[in-house]
Amino acid sequence: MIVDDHPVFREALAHALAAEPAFCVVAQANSGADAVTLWQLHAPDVTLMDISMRGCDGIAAVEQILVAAPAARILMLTSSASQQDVRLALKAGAAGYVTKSIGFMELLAAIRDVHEGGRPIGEAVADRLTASEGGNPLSPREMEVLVLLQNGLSQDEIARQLLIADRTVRVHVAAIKAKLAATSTAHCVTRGFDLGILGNGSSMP
Amino acid sequence: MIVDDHPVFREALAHALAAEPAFCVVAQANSGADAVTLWQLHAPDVTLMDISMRGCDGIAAVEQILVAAPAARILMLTSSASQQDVRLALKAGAAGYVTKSIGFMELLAAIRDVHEGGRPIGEAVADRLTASEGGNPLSPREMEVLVLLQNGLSQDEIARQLLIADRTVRVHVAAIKAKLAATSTAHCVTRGFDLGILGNGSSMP
DNA sequence: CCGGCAACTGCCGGTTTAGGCAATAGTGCT
DNA sequence: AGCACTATTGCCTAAACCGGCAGTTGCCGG
Repeated sequence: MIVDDHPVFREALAHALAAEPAFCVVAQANSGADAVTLWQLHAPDVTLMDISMRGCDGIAAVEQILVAAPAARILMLTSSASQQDVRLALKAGAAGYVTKSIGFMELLAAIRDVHEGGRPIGEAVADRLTASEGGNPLSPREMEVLVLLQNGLSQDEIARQLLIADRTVRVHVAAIKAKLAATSTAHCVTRGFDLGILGNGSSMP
Repeated sequence: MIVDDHPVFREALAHALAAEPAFCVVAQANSGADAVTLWQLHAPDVTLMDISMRGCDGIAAVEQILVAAPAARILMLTSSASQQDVRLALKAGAAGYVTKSIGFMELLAAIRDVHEGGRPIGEAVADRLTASEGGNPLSPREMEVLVLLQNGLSQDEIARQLLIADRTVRVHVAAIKAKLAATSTAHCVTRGFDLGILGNGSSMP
């Protein structure tokens, strides 16, 4: 089963997979919610799951599927290799994680691997995880602050929201700016998007 | 020719296109730079071009290809439908613009359209563009300021960049905040993303 | 020609953000 | 126990930001 919110990608991939012997696409889902439903119906051997979809619920979908079927084998196939995503996905129970920067043949190998009980981690992903040395996974608290910042709260409001002193917020903001190599709070949001650690805020038009 | 920095997508799409009669993929490029070179070699009838690639040079590639071959027909095929991207792409001379949220058959239709001299604009894209009439209240100058804000410049730096007084920048920022219903500069960036009037900044990780 | 609008600028004062220095406390690993 | 890291807070100063009032262009449509 293929889960991705880009029909062209999904259909093209289904087409290419169908042409491979021993591969068969039994279902396609356009969102995490659909994925959960369709999984129940088809119980595919392996599920290819994107993360950044409407509502960013790829990871939630993994959790929900695994609640109903702990033996389900899910291979994350996404464009982002942000540590946040990788950690969350693997924690949610995904069997493997590869990015779209791999080739088609490598994808076939990864799918076979997952099917046989392996836990393939793409090269780019592994690099990110290990070389996360110079990278910048914000601490949980810093992430909270960043999200509130993203939603337009002032430092005072953030302080009240988190029940901490405004001075503490300043320290977090400074840490965020340093870790994201940003030069202003607005830039923090931009960098957050760039690095894939920020998804859509709460407010949509 | 297909230009995209995701090999899986490229190869799967090439596979699916090759299966269609009357379609033939003569080349694939992994970046805008490669695209320019490969175009000279193969002179494809139609080029499918992504935007957000390493260095975000999809639009630059369009420009460069069209300098050498003004008759080249290029169809943007990307995930983002932000007005920024669409405007820049069409201004650079792209023949059409569709997002990856279209289906495979629609893509085939768009490619045929481009080949026959049409200028297909995806539904989602058109929506964004028309909705921009009443949806993007920002004046050109305000857009400039917003983009610089997004890139982390301080108001003083923006003033120097645009050769205007810092006081003027403040007026623009105030107007942006009012028009986007944002409560801080950071929120302006968030809202800009939400409303689709902001695309990726210049800095990619 | 005039009113409306975008862009531009100065003055003035108040609010917010920023950051160096210093210190306390809890967690987890060695 | 000792070290590293995160989170927390205070004090104090400097820099940046904010917004109301006031005024000048320049362009466009009525």
